[in-house]
Amino acid sequence: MSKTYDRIYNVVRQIPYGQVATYGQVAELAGLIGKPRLVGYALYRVTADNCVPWHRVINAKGEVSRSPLRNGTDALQQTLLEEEGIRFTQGKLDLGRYRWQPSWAEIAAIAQHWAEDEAAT
DNA sequence: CAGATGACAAGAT
DNA sequence: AATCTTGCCATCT
Repeated sequence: MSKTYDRIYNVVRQIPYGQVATYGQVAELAGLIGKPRLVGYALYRVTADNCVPWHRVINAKGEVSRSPLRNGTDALQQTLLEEEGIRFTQGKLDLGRYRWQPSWAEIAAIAQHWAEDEAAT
C-alpha cells in the first residue's frame, strides 16, 4: 500500500456516521490539494479488509458516482447512506446539510497519521 | 518494462 | 445547461 493511498484511507476513516465528504475535500485533507482524482483511484481499489467507509465519499454535485465497473457497489452506496439517515432527492443529497466539517481535533488526528507515515518510512 | 485504466473537479467552449 | 479537456498516480496485464 502506498503512502498516498494510506493517507486517503485515513482521512475517509475520520468521516463521521451520517455525514459525507466530497472527493475534493478528502484530497485536501490528505495533503493532495488539486488532485481529487487520486481519491477516486484509491477508492476504486478499496476492499472489505481496508475497513474504510467508502460510501461516505461522494462527488462535488452531491451525487453518488455510478459506474457499471463497480459491480453494484454504487447502488449499495446510496442504500448505506440512507440507512445512516441521509435523504436523497432525485439521486442527490443536500451537501450543505450532510457535508462533514472536520474540527481542529480531527484535523490534528489526521496530521498525526501523517507523522506515523513518516516514522514508518 | 511499457501501456492501459480507473468512484473526480474546475475551467473553457 | 451540457459536453469536452486537462491534471494526476498506483495497480494490473
